[in-house]
Amino acid sequence: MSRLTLNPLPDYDLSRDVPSYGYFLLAPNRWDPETRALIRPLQLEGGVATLTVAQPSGAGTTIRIGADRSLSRAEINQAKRLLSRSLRVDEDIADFHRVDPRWKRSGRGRLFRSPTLFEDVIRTVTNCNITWPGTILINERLCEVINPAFPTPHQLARRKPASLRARCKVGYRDQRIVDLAGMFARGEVDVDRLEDPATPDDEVEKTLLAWPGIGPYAAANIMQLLGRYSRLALDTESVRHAKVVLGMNGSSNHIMKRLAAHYEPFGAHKFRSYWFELWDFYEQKKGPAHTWHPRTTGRQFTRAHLQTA
DNA sequence: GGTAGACCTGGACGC
DNA sequence: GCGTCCAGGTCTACC
Repeated sequence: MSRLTLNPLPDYDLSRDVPSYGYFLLAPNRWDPETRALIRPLQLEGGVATLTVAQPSGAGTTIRIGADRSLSRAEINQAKRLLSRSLRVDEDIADFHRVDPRWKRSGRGRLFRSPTLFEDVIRTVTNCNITWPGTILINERLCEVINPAFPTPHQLARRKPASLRARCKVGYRDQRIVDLAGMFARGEVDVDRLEDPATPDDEVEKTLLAWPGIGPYAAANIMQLLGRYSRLALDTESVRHAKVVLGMNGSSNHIMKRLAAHYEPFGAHKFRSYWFELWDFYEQKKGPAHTWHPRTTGRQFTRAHLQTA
């Protein structure tokens, strides 16, 4: 058993900043509403280790992490690096609150993501043209069948598409997932360039749109996961939000254009302004996100549930 | 440049 | 319990 710590920015609140984006409900992440801890298996140099991440003394205090086995010094550093990315413990959100002060009081501004860009990309593909329970199932199967800590690029690149489809229920996304994994495994993706804030958003977007299975929605979503909030990841859920919360009407295409105009004033932060409106609606319907159980509330984000809740 | 249809699966619904 | 329909984003072919 190893223990490690992370020292986040003073306004960091694990109970608020982890349950902030749907991926916290996807395997192999497991959020425990009772203890308000994130349980997460990680692929480290020496193998898989399951880490329990909590902030026992409350917001702004040290994040304490327990591992289910002894970790080497190198593995401790690796785990800290991966978890820091996932939790966004170093992300300063003051500029977002200046642009959109509505979220200053709650402190919302950070969006939970994955330990690696690769995991975020594959998750995004499993979130396209599918209902939320389907996304949950695919991610569960990927972890059950291939790697309990989420498949690595090499592991997915080696899979036969038909096997991936049959065993992990990915459907027609099989070839796209294998192709994307191959790009990462062969080192064809310049992750540092994509994550470098100096790289222009237009350049990143152009790169992502050239990848298999990545269209406008997926590219915008991957961009927000990269910390680039200048694009809106608009889908059918956005149209529902526009109608129910913003009172817009008309065809989907018309509403999409109106949404783009509506969030334009938030500029480089527009995705967060949109997303926290949406998240606020979910919390009004289902209670605070930190209370959501992965197997009950966490599965209820379907059109039918949101319309009747 | 815009649009229609195929892709695959699980959930909802009707019987 | 079974069959049918629908939701969901990307890609390709076609106009």
